[in-house]
Amino acid sequence: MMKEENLKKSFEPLSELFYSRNALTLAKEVLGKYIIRNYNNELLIVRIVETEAYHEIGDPACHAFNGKTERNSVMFESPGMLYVYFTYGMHYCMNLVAEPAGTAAAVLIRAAEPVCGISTMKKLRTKKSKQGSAKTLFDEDIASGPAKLCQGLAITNQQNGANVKDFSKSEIYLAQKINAPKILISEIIETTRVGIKKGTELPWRFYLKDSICVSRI
DNA sequence: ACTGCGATGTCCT
DNA sequence: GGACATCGCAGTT
Repeated sequence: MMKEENLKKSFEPLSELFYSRNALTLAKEVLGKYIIRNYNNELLIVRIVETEAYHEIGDPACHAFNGKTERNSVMFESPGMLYVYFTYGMHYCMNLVAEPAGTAAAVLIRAAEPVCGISTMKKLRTKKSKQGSAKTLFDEDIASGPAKLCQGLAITNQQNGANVKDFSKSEIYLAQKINAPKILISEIIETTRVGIKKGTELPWRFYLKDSICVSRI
């Protein structure tokens, strides 16, 4: 397991300016960045490989398309906050709030590649219902979808409104690896969003071309 | 490989 | 009361 000391040498936080850009830019820039989750004093780390942008303007699939409600209010707050919502009666999905406060825009994290804490993430993903069915969960399927990602990182509505810019105190934050090679435009696939019924024509989904951890829908 | 569907709670009309 | 930014299982080709 990675020590906190070493972690701080290899990762660095991202500024408010990083998050305050428009959702489409943020959705691309966030590819290759890391989610670091402090879960019961263990660090769970994943590398983001797939995202989607949502915006209150011109996007009927956005939760804030019809204005502010109790559920979506975090989307209107400061960039770099976490918007977590509950859906289909059993799943959570997490978004990074983009753009300046007052504008509702967010980036859904759809898939990520496990980096650290793999056995714990697998337990979080499988400790459900039936024992006995010992179907093997492959590493690439730990977080190959937005609800899988939240389940693997133990993210629920308790993390709604968390500040992912807080590198030291928050139990979840985003970071970039120091000296990591920059993601090239040629490595990013831009395409239409999935799992929605409205706004399906907008090419607001992005993923890393060579990743085996993207959602397969 | 693909297709259909059940689970299940909260939001919003 | 319907919709829902999903997933995993069961059944079929």
